[in-house]
Amino acid sequence: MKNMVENLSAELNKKGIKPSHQRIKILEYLANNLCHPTADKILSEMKDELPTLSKSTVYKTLNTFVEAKMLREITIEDNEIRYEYNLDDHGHFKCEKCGSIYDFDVDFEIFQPKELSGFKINDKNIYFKGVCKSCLDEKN
Amino acid sequence: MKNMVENLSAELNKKGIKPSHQRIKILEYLANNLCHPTADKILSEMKDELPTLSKSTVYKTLNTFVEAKMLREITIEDNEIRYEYNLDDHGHFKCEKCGSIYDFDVDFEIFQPKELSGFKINDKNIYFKGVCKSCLDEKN
DNA sequence: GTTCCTGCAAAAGCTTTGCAGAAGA
DNA sequence: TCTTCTGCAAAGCTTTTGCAGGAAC
Repeated sequence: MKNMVENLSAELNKKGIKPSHQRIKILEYLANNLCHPTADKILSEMKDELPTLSKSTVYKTLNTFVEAKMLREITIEDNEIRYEYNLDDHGHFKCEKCGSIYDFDVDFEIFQPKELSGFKINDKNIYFKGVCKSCLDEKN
Repeated sequence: MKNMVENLSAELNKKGIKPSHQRIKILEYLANNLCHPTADKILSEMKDELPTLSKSTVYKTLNTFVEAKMLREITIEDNEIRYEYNLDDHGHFKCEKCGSIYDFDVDFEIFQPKELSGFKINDKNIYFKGVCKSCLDEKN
């Protein structure tokens, strides 16, 4: 765990971001859990470790990381931004019942839409919505 | 144009939605323009024709249409919902420079992610971000 | 006459901003 | 000491809600 913190610290330094206690803890949380939390979720998850952590620090920290391309913003619903540490190409599935987010592999290379020839593409996103297997099973 | 209104009126009746003046005008606007406006954009576009139209009516109307599956909600940015009349499968490209939305064809059938086997998929979305051709050309 | 719609104003929810004090180098 | 970060409170935005008046059948 010590190594983890040092790695994250080094990663932050490399990007020119001061590795404060809060920043390391938030990044550590995202790197360890590989989940897709909202800012609010992160805040409540860290209350035990960082009791004085504030919502504005969480938002500022997340925005800093996104700008530095260390995190990815996920927009599925308009009323919540989710964040994830996994920068590899992949899609997301959101269960409309339980709210869980699932990752799935996507080969974005197959998309070369003729309508977008000559466009500069910076970011590709794909998300599905529906009901996940465990919610479907539960219903029976 | 008379026919258009009658068609839309009939379409609304079929869905059990009372074809009020405002509803017809808003649906007509979306059907004629095949664009991807926000609620605010719709409001300002219609100010000439419907000077007393209110923001809450626009939102309620759009939500009614989405529930009736006559419109599709597009979530690309977390701080704005866009709406479109085109229900066929397709992807969206948003230009980070000028804000324009472009459609492109997508064959969603090719997506059968193994991670989602046993899931019920209700909705598939794909969007790219970048800089469109006309903004790129302009820069030169 | 009844029902449902519209539009104003207020509320709600998430995110951003301003600023004073604190922490760190 | 100087810079930068944190956290509180307030502000900003989009969207939703409550409700009284109004339109339509």
